[in-house]
Amino acid sequence: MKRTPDTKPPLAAALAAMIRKIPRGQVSTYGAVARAAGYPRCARHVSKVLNQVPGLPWQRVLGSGGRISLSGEHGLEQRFLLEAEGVRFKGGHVDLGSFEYHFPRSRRKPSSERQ
DNA sequence: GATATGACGTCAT
DNA sequence: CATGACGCCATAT
Repeated sequence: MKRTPDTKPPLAAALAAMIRKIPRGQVSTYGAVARAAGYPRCARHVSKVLNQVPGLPWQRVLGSGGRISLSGEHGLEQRFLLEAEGVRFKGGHVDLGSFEYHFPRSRRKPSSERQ
């Protein structure tokens, strides 16, 4: 057969899937999401996905250190939404140590050969 | 194929 | 802590 016209590369789907897993009241970061999805160097693409795919908990994705990357009204909106779901800000950023969501570890191989 | 872009990350100053 | 430079990498033109 000709070839699958990959209209939707796994990248966007994988990132979106990870973003959807972030529970209410918790947050993650662009880099962490990218890594969890299996694309450690694609932090920038996370933002693209947040813009493309509607319905994602976009407000739960922050920059490194728990800082909001959006600027202006958008940034305020993000902070507002997060605080509304229980995420507290401290010194202009979120304390990741307390609110970061840790994605479950991918299992390379079932119990046989761990390493 | 080349260039520009982006809600990034890290390091140096 | 603020700023600047550079690296990264899929998309869009």
